[in-house]
Amino acid sequence: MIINKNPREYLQSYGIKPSLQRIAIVEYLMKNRIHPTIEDIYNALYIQVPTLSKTTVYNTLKLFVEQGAVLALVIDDKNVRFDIDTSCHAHFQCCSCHRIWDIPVGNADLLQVRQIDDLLITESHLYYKGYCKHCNNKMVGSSC
Amino acid sequence: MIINKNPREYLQSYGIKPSLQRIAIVEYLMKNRIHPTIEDIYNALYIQVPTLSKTTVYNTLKLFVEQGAVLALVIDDKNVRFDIDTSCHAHFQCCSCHRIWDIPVGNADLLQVRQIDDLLITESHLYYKGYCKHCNNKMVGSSC
DNA sequence: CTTTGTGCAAATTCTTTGCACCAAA
DNA sequence: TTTGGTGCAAAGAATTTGCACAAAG
Repeated sequence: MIINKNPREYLQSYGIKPSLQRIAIVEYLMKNRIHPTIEDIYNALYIQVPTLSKTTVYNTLKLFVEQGAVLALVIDDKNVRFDIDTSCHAHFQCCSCHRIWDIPVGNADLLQVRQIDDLLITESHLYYKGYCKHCNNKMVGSSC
Repeated sequence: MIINKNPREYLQSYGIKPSLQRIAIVEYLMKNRIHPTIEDIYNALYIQVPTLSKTTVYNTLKLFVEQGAVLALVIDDKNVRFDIDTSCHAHFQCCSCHRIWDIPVGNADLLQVRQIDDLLITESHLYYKGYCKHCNNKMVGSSC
């Protein structure tokens, strides 16, 4: 389970040198499975790593995504979200509170990496939008 | 077939008043099935509608999406794309040239609007990333 | 008239870039 | 030393906002 892995080892298994900042970011992603934005990560960490800069958070997440250690979720048009769980699953985003949940995928036919016509597929993404229980009850109107 | 519909009637069927600008934009979306960005639409139309402003293109697309006349595709982190075909289908984006294709969806189980646990789903999106034939041959390196 | 739509300019937000400094091999 | 990592400030790009004017009923 990713959650139990050692941040340093996790980085090294993806060929990423474990600096202080990188370890802090991976650790944060492992412990906070909320699909955070760059902003979320920065805000959470600059207290314990006071010199941390947003540029470093950007650089680091870009590196992680390139190396396959983290998944970039492009779901809403405001912010990219990040997920350290790279296994096959879908996502749900609430249009009202904008939180994202993991959704297990039973029949994963549609998500297989494969060839369609002339297209070489390297990534598949399935996501849902709607209203979570909390927001659906209060029904704060908001278009997706 | 959407493509053959009259732009004015199409707008009215979604309760949208057909101004000159709105008609021009719908017409463009019907005739150019390339999943254009705001920029694409603006660049294509300001020649024939010289007073057109980008703000109007933003306003108009926002209205269309709210009224369900157009689909907003959030696939890459750079630009939102728009699709006048709101029927059930998936999308493929080439990581190199960034063009988007429609992909027919056979088994659409995963895309049904339904209830998962406490979540009320109102939209489903399935998209693939990879390389199109043209870019795969030239293999211009580029991470998604 | 009154309401709705349009468009300019400015502001805001998110992300990237250039460059200097720091740290590890 | 040399290379790679970090962080500040500035730049860039996409989108939104405020407000005045125009158009339609």
